[in-house]
Order: sequence, then structure tokens, then C-alpha cells
Amino acid sequence: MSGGPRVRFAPSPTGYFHVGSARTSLYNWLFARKMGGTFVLRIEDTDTERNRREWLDGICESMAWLGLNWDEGPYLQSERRPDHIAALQRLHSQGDAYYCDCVREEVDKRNEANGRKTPGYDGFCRDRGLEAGEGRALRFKVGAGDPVVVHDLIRGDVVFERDTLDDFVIAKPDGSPLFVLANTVDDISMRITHVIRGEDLLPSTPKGMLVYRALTDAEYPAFAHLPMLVNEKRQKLSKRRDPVAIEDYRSKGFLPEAMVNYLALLGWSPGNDREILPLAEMVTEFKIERVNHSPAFFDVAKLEHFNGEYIRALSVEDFLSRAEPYLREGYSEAQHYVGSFESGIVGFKQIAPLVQERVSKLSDAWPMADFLFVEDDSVAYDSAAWEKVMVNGKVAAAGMLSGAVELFELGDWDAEALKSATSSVGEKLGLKLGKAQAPLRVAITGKTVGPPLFEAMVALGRESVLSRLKSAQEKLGG
RNA sequence: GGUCCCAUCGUCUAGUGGCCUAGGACACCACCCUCUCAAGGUGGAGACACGGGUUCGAACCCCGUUGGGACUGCCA
Repeated sequence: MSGGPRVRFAPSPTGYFHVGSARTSLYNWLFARKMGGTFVLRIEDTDTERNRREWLDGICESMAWLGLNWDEGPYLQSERRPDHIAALQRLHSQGDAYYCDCVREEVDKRNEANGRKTPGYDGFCRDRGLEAGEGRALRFKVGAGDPVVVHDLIRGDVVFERDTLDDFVIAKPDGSPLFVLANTVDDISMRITHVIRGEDLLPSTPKGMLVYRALTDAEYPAFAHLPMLVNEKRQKLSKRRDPVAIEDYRSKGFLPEAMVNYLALLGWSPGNDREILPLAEMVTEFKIERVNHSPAFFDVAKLEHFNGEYIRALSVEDFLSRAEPYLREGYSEAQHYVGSFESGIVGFKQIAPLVQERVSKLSDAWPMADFLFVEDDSVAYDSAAWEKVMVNGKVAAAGMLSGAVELFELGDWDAEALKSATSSVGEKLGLKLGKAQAPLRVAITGKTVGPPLFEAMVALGRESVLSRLKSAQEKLGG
């Protein structure tokens, strides 16, 4: 493939894969797919203090899970160090960079003494002609000249006067290249044509452009700065205080297609009133110019709704296979009272469609169906449910249980028959079906809510149901 | 403090000068459906931050104010 645009997603592996990073990655991916371009994955791991191999693996796994396949990479920025060093040397020898031995405190003190309004670096070492040495960082010389204009595909032109740009550091005293340098050098050598990234990087873009021009006459890449994702306090999502790890959403039972769909709509809309749309359609509809300017709140409630929609759209077989790992997890964490997983799953398969339309996350399946996995004498009664239905409504509950035990012994064992049997027991007690089924539900599932009761009874089998009704009777009587 | 970005219902958004008494979705409320819970259906409440311009006409264009945010690191 040549000729098409080249974009890159360039995360730094310093933690779990962030929903904001996922959104950035997705937009790059959509753009590349839409334009028939190339999507490059580049890992910016130059900060050796904070980077860890496991985070890198996490990024790759999460991207694969979301279906964001990359065409090149992952390239490790750390392995491109020779290129960066060469660029550094070239900038220095060209006179575009100089060594500086100022420390923070000195600069601050000078700025204060000079009453300088912009408290950044003051250019103290610019003309001192220092050579490389201990404690000497390399700074890029911004100098005078025309303002730097970032042509942003989303925001239009953003103008930066050069005197508002400090001479920024491009290499540490030990020679390590820093972000703006490494990032720019890599974009040049990877022939990146479109830089699509978070708005937090907008202030560093003019600096990158200066480095870019000092290193090559090639045309600048086009830039597109995506609006931030924010929390309820409208602040940039933070790994420390906000629930942002893609891994966590995955383990809670969110579907990758729902996640991608939701993320795509955070800052972009196809323009008609459609929200739920398949990936392929997002690709054809995607236009980077249509991305919003303002920050978006990551609303888990809406994500859950999307997830529910996607779960309900699954075939039953697909739902079953996707839900099974979550059932296994619930099962293994509840081992103190469960029976065999295999027998439970047999029952689950029978009511799967009924569960499917009631959950918004795959992890909701276990609490809704755990009664299928427990031994008949170990139903875990929810204490509030027992109190409300069995204790407060003791007379009705006792009547329902004994009536049901009597009727369920004989007769057809299907949902319709069980429903009418329950109705008739209820009628004798002056109870409508809604009230009548409650004690049976608690006796059988331990809860007041769950999948449709009569189908659940069928899945459980006559023997188990009778046994559970009798256990409840005993507990109630005793 | 400085530089830059942003501003439509609580939230995500549609809207690119007349189609807007501003549309959709989530959340919320009510009702219907109903064996519980969901799902579904119907209805409801709910927004153009403010002030000036420009124009026959402004949510849309310009300026200002206010508010929010990002950056301001020898992190990325």
C-alpha cells in the first residue's frame, strides 16, 4: 500500500489502556480505514522510569479486543534512539539547539528579578556556546520569526507567536531525547501524513513543527486535535481517580462492539439521528472534519444502554458463548454453596434468551441465574427478600408454598401448566398472580427478581423445585 | 499569572443565516403491557451562557463579557 494517508497511534505504556486513548486510537483507525490509509502503532516508551512491558502488552491486547488492528508496528520508540541522537546532533550543529546548564530555581529567580511576565525559560544560555557536558540539557532555539500556525482539521488555524514559545528541552543531560524531539523525528521518518491526537497536545504542536522544519523541508502533516474526555467535574479523565481502564470495562462484561460504538459517538456523530451503527458503517460515515470541538463526558449509563442493545442483538448461541466465562467466574467466586457447573449450565441454556434480554452487561448473567447452579438445600436467600415476602407475608407465603407443593407433584411440567397451577393456588388465597408467585420465586431462586419464574422452574426440574419449596416451608415453619 | 482551546436539554449530540414554537439518544417522571425484573409502547418535563453588533432575518457570522478546560516538566 502506498500513496494513502499514514496515521499513527502513539501511546506511552504507563498504565492501563485508557478510554481516552482508546477513543484516539479508534479515530485514527476510522480515518485510516475510511481513507484507505495505513494505521501505524508506535509505542512512545522513552520515559524509562514509568514504562513497563506489561502495559505495552495491555495496550496491544485491548486494541485487539476492540478490533482496532494496526498495519505497522508496534514500533518501539526506544529502539529508534540512534535516529533521535542523530537528529539531536544535527540540530546542535546547525545552530538550532544549544546546551544549557540552568536549573529551575535559577531561572525562576531571574524571571522574578527581571519582572518577566511569562515565567518560562528565559533563554539565558542561548548565546553562551556551551558544549555538551555534565548537567547540560539540550534546548531548541525558537528564535524570532513568523508566528507558527497549526492548521487543525477540526479547529481551523491556531496561531502561536514565537515569543510565547520557550526554548524547550529536547534532550536530557544524559542525552536522552524527549517527547517533542522523538515524536517529531519518528513522524518524519515514518512519513506520517495526519497527526490525530488529544487536545492536550495542542500546545506542544507548534514546538514539534519548529523541530520538523529544522529537520526537513517536507510538508507538515495535517493535524487534528480531538476534544478531551472529561469526568463529571469536567476535568480531563485521570487514571488515578476515574474509572478509565478498558480492561475493567471488559471484565465487567461490556462488549467490544458496544464500547467502540459508544466511544465513536463521544465527539463525533454521523449527522443523521442514528446512534447504534456497525463498525463498517462508521467507517464509511466517518469524517474527521465533523469531530466536535468541545469536551465530552464519559457517561457509563449510556454505555450500559448501548451494551444492552448489543447484547440483545446477539444470537442466542453467541450470547451463550460470550456469557459463559462470566458465569464461570461467578461460579468460582461463589464456590461455597454451588453444585456442579455443568448441570447449572444445562439449565442456563434453557432460559438463556430470557436472561439475554434482561442484562445490560455479561457479568449480570450470574446473579440472575445463580440459582441454577446451587444445590437444592443451599439456596442463598436474600435476607431482604426473605423478610419482605416470607416473614411479612407469612400467611400467604405458607399457603402458596403448601398449595404449590401439592399441585406441582402431579400434572404437566411446562411453563403454561405451572403458571395456571400457581394462579389457581393464588386464587384460593385471594392473591393475584403477581403476589402469588413471589413466595415461590424466593423459595426457588432466593430473590424477588429474576428471569420469568415458570420457565426457570422448567429449567430446574420438578424434583428440584419441590425440594426447594419444602426447604422454604421448613425454614418458614421453624 | 501567561499561552491556547471550548460554550445547544442533567449527559452525548443534530443544527453550518430563514425548514427551529430547536430534532434524536441516555438518564428522569407518568401511563400501558406484564408472573418479578427487564425489554417494548405512549406521553411528559428539560437547552441555544450573557451583552453588543452585522443582517430583512441569527443557535448558526463578528466583537466583548462570563464560565469551564488544557498546557505552562530535564513526563508524554
